[in-house]
Amino acid sequence: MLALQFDFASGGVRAYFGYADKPNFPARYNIAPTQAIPVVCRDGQGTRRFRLMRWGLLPPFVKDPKRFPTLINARSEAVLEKPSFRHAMRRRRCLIPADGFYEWTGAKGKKRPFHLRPREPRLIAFAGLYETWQDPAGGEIDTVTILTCEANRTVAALHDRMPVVIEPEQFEAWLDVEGVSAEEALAILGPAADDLFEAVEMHPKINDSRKDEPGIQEPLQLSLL
DNA sequence: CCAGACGTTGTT
DNA sequence: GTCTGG
DNA sequence: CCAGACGTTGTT
DNA sequence: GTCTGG
Repeated sequence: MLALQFDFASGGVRAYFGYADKPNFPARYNIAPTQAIPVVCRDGQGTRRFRLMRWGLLPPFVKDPKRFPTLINARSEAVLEKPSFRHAMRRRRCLIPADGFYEWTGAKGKKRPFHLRPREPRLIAFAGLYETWQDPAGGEIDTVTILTCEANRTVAALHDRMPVVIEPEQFEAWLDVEGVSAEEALAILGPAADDLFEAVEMHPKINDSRKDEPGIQEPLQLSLL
């Protein structure tokens, strides 16, 4: 799940990611896999663009998406070998704007959600791969997945994996599939600094993806008052 | 050769 | 246990 | 990712 | 489309 409360048309966000568009994407508090998420990628001219893509990559060779898993994550260590990701790693790298991510502990039915958010408020960019999938009728769907890596110290308390964060100095190298090989791009990927994120336990109401409204993203402590 | 897979996370 | 919907 | 369903026949 | 297993 993701929460995104940015104004993607505002100058600050556009300047950080370097896209020319002024998109109108509403504040979201609980984005689930298979839903549309904002993505920053390069177009044919090399210009950075804001795009909405289905979260859950479909490789071009898939015939029936119903009989294919929802690929919301890709292990960065393995992307060069996996048929589902290899082409995208060479030709379709992208950034996913975020303000953090969720991890869970606990058993099914009583999951305790934690929001991992920047210790100091700032924008985050996750490393992503995308593919354009063609349905049998000829329609095109842009689909995207988020790369993961070994957890850093902070995240390891909850899980052994975390999304790959790309810092602005590496945006161009990550996005430049013409000038930077997949092997070189792979070398950029790794766990974020241990002090980038802090874990804040959330109210379990965030677990219900049918709810997407202000207040759903509420720290557990506040809700007990 | 053809048929079938092609993936991750978390949990045990 | 496994699949689907969000 | 988590939560919730997991089914058919026949009738409206 | 490409790779793996049989």
